Amino acid sequence: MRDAEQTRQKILEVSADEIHKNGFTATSLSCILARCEISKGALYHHFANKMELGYAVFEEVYAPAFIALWQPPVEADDPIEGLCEFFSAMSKNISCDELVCGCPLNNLCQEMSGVDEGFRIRILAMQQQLNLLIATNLSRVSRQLRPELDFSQVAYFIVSTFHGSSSLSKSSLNKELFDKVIKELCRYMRQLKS
Amino acid sequence: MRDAEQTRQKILEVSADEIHKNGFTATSLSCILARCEISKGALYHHFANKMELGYAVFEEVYAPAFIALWQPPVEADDPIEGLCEFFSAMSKNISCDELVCGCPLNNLCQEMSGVDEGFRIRILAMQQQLNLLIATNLSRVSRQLRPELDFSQVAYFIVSTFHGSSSLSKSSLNKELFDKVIKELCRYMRQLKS
DNA sequence: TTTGCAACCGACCTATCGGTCGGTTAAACT
DNA sequence: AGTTTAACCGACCGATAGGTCGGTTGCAAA
Repeated sequence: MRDAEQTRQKILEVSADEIHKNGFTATSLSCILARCEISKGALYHHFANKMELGYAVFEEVYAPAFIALWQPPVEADDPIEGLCEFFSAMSKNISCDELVCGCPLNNLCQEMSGVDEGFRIRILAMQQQLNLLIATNLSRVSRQLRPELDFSQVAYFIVSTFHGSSSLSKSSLNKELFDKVIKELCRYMRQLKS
Repeated sequence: MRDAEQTRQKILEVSADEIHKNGFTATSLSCILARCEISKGALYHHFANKMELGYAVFEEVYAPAFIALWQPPVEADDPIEGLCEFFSAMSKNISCDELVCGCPLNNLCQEMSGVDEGFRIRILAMQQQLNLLIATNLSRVSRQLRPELDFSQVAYFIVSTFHGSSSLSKSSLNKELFDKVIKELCRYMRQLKS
């Protein structure tokens, strides 16, 4: 019955969900404890404080999930089409409830970058890793693309637009505006081909 | 010495600044009171509660400033060039400290849309007003633009990208990534011309 | 069987939050 | 001058937050 690692994973999983829904600051430890059915002592046995719990959630839950999400479309034979299908599928399949929660990376970037240096550094590293992933795979098929393109610039642009559209959806409570931006994003990306 | 309207304006001004820097929830009334050099009684004489203060800040400070900021470039003879110059000037002139604070509208959208319906409605109305402003002025010069464009879609796309790049800057603490996205955004916008 | 320690418990602490309310002050009106 | 009331004061309140710590429990090694 007493499995330390299992307890730790449960805490991470529940915390990730709560932070995704409420943000880091608004997520209360007592709520996490209730959902995990553990005591405060158990949580503080595994994590030094709330901030360290947040870092662990970022590194062990959000970061791997984020890469696992973006890597397949970007590493497809045609990364442009891969991303278009990726975004379109998201727009089609995601529920409104999920959409309104936004992207965990973007949420934390907005909320925590200016407040805590530890979060800021981790978020920035993730942004750069994603940028490199996209830019590298664009340059892989550079023969098919317009000659004047700056791939890193294009990569940051794509991710910015996606995050901006996630943000936009939070106020509209429906997919309509998200769909519009995604459609235009796909049009933009296909135009990158000469 | 006793000027109710002046007190009210001072509260709004200081609150707008604090909310811009810290977000709505993280902004404490005691901090506002200290900066205004007033008592808690004074604040609650002018505003029913913190939420009503937030609404007033949005309606009386953020919304007018937002329109005053976007209207001139969009209503220029050439709205595409107007927006390009608008973004480029912002990228050139804004300080890192300001940049890191982000756009008040986008900040509140992220933080409050899912938490409070009153905020959500006001934010959505602002987004739609801005969208209409941009889309209308694009259609004004539609002769110069590609025929297949959906102006509302393009408008939401532009604003999403701008907000996404503001978010991105929060983690990088410098203008570099913001500059990159803005450059690509200008390239995109000029491509709207056939 | 005993011992040691990781794992876990939960009462308690301090700080801070938004909000209340009885009282005071200043200025305008009669 | 007296009265009324908007404007303002600040001590106080309950709720909740993150965090602490002495104690208990269960399992594994000696």
